[in-house]
Amino acid sequence: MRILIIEDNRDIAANLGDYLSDRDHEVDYAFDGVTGLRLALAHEFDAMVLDLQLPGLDGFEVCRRMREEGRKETPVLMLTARDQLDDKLAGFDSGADDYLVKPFELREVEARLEVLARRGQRIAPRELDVGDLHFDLQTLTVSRAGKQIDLNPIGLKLLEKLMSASPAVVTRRDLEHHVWGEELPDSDSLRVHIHGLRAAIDKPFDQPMIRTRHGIGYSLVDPDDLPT
Amino acid sequence: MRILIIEDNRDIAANLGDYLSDRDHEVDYAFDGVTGLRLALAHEFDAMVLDLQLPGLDGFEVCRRMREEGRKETPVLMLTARDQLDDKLAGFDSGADDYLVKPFELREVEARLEVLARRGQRIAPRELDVGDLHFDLQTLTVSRAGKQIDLNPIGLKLLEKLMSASPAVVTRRDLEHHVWGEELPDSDSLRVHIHGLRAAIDKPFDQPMIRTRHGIGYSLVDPDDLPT
DNA sequence: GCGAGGCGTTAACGGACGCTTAACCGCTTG
DNA sequence: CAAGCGGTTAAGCGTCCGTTAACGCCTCGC
Repeated sequence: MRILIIEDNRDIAANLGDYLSDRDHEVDYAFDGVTGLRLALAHEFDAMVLDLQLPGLDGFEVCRRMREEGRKETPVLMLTARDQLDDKLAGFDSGADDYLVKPFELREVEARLEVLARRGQRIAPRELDVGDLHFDLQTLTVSRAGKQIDLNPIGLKLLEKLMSASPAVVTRRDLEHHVWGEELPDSDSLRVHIHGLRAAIDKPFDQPMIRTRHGIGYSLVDPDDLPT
Repeated sequence: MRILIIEDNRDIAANLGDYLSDRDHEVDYAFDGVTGLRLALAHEFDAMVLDLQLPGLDGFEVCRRMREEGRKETPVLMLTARDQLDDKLAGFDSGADDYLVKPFELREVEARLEVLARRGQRIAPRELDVGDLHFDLQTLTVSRAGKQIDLNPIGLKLLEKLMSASPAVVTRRDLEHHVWGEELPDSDSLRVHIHGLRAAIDKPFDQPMIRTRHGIGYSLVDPDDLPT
């Protein structure tokens, strides 16, 4: 599942986010209301966790405006220390789908998120496109110029990161973290996997898309941009 | 809204029911699990309130059987004195949509029921089709290219998950969770059952539909798509 | 009650695949 | 030009997967 956490307390956000990441969910963060609202509107999530006490824009407002702006499907789980009935009613009134009082159990949060997402029925086919390169995240299928490409799990993860960041540069550390998490391999495997990725994506075609930024990392660019 | 209350404590049932009636909802009652299950299957409700401690059939069982019998869209709010995490997880696992611990506030129950009913519009498909493969969820009948296929209970569950997700990839964990719930078997039975499923669905035919994604999971695809 | 058969689980094994590591060489950079 | 960085390749290893078979449980009919 793809989950957005809007929570200004970074410890709580990290704690919850780490747990959900371990459980194979994809987690995005926002630490204030304005950023959270922007992310919620810009992307499709399977579910959101929303704190009430936020700097700038409080949780009620974030939820209400999000619904007003048309994002009516994404399930919202409000997670807050405020346990008064009026707060709960206000939460549901602003468009929340569930309301959980801190302190909370990580497993309960996950269970509720899964139930919400189950109802959410988001079929939005998530896919990434850069130039003639196409990545379907549902079927984990990659193709370039209509030609199908087979990739390993690690190749898929690398490509996902590079494409979603494109055309920005991604540091080696970010790439490694996205693939292996906290526990990196002893030796520098990344080079080998980038090589494999290039062999699949660039070698069979005329123009390479993966560029090396010496001493920094890699970037994936559409060769038709920046014709220079 | 039309609401079913399954609760053996008549005081609580009456209290909650009266409140909801005053708020212009139509309320039906059951005071034991068997009656509750029968009512839930016989009629369409906008939402249900379900106690866990019931004579005859407990709340988990009522919910689980109701889902098994095809009533997958009616939202269920579990309302119980049991506040342990394991009870909550068991509740969600049996198919509940919300879980509230007694003592409860009447207004919160109503708010949650309204939210659930708002989301309740999910269309539960009565049959699944992928390519020439057909799965009738009512009769639990499977056929491919008009030819009938016999499957075990586990085979049916695997196929249901794969077909409803098709053409997306389903991770091993999701498949296992869909078949066995929280308590997975000690050893990796999934491989054996996938093998059995292939023997029934793929082997007698020309084109295989079940694909292995090494290190990830499985996917079921229509071979006539992506002819590549 | 008893046996037969269907079903699910577990174990074992061979094979395929993917990941890591090391070594070597070319290239960029200061 | 030297040092570090990155590209390339191949070998070794572990893990994942497919397949088969044996075992125990449960149900059902006799």
